[in-house]
Amino acid sequence: MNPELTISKLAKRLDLSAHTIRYYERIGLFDPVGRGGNGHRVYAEKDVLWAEFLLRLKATGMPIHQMLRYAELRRSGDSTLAERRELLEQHRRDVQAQISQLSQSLEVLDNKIQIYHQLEQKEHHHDP
Amino acid sequence: MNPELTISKLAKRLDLSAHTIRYYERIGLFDPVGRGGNGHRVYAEKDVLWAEFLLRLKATGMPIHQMLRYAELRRSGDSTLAERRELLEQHRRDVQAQISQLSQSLEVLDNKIQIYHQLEQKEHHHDP
DNA sequence: CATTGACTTAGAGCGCGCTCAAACCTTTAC
DNA sequence: GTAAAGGTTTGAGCGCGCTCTAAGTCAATG
Repeated sequence: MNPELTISKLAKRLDLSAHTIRYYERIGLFDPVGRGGNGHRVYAEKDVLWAEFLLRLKATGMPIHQMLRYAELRRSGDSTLAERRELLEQHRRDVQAQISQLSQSLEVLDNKIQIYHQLEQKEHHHDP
Repeated sequence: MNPELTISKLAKRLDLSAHTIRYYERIGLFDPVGRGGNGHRVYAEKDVLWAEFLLRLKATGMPIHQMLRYAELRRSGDSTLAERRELLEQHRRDVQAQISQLSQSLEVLDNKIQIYHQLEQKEHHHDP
């Protein structure tokens, strides 16, 4: 019923290793998390949501030092709302640019692949 | 009139350092290139085109070992046409997947940014 | 004829983002 | 009571993709 997770459960859910989760906590990306009586980390749903958002940033190419900046602003409370928004807006522009660039490259790839198809046709006619 | 380039001209044109160009040649990505009487590298237009295509692959996230595989296939001649095409087709699918993933993330970012705008509105009403 | 500047090589060093090793502690199962 | 399964810490190591250093060659310039 309660949604608390061990580190290995979280690892499975986020699809990364427990090592990496501890590493992210060490460098200040994930907040220090609750501990059970045995000293083991206990993750609540809010931790999962925060982690998932960070991983979304990572997946879109944000470098760790910038995620770290965002995490620090968040820890500083509501006075940093505008700054956090601006950071995300800048990142939004970066992601847009990535998409444009990839779309262009997709066209280049398609052209190249077409050329290969043509070359392969010619190859097949070599010996009469 | 003739379009031959020194390494520093090529570096400017490709927007990378001469160091990096030599590095790419060393690891087998760029073909060993012509040399002037003084032993300096001399780049012809075909070298530029090949480099630009490789950089396109790099820009779309292809790791160096795979670019290297492609480069080796190319050096092996026409018998590798199909294999090269398949490599590019696989990469095309990867790029498509990247675009989809980024587009999704863009929506998530937009939601988050909207939420920040709302929170900032509320913040501004705090003191009456 | 010495200096400047652009090139050459081999190889060392570096920043990023993990990834793993070692030593140790708990809880559960037999 | 002991072994296995899972967690803890600190700190070292690693793969990638460059990036830079050192020492040297060569060509043109003052």
